[in-house]
Amino acid sequence: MSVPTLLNTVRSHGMRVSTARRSVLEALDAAGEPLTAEELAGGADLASTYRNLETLESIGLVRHVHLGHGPGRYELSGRHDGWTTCQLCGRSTPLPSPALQAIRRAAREAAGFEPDFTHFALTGRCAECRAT
Amino acid sequence: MSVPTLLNTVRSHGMRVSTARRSVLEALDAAGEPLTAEELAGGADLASTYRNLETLESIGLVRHVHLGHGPGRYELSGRHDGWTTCQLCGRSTPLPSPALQAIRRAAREAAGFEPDFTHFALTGRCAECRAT
DNA sequence: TTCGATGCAAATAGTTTGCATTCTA
DNA sequence: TAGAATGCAAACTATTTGCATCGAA
Repeated sequence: MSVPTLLNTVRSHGMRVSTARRSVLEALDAAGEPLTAEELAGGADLASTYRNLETLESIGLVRHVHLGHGPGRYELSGRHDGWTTCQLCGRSTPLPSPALQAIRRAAREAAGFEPDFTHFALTGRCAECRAT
Repeated sequence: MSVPTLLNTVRSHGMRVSTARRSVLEALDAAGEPLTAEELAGGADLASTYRNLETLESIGLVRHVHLGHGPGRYELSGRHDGWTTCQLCGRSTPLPSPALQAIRRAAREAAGFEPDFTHFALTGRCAECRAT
């Protein structure tokens, strides 16, 4: 979803396109990873930024992720299917779709549980850290 | 591990068995689920309770879990192999060992990742909520 | 009687809320 | 120009830290 399209969605919900709102969406669009409210504020007031993120989340454009300890992070919805965070090296990486399917399937079949790694990351030890 | 054994471990690390310390361990021993620092304080000072939980964690007797949003929760180490939290009904339940093995295996084989659901719960939709 | 543990107060991080002012549509 | 969005200040939740006092060994 391009920024202009995102802005149209904002308008279609009766919300206004303010400078702060636009800049949050542009920053999220440009980012390759989820960013904190502070990183997204970019000069704007933090409280307003949180309010903007909340309303953008309420209309489904944005979602927040918890990658581990520390502040919540925000990304455009649909950008990623899930996240993993290594508790040894601290790195967070998107979960490749095939891996996600396999884990989902196992959780569904073994526990009747449908995992969602878009909101809380899958925590553990990554391949590199397991090897060393 | 019984409470007297836990207290011996405390002593063996050169730490003292204070009333507050004993009562935290007794509360954790009696609990069937992870409790918050506030719930564990039981009249004692919150700051001291956090300090106690931290030192008990540092000698491996206690661990803290994040089941979802909200305060961290504490339990005796080794009590559970992992947790799931349903984002619809909010309930948290221990992950049965066989299910854990299956999910672990899938994550290892599909992503080379070794999950740990003792620190951050596996989040998603539980069997009951998926059905309705 | 010593040094670890406690309580109290204050600081900190992350996030939310109230309210007067500003700006988009 | 109406009402949504903003900035600023203050409140709030979860947790940590400093320091004088207390208590377990």
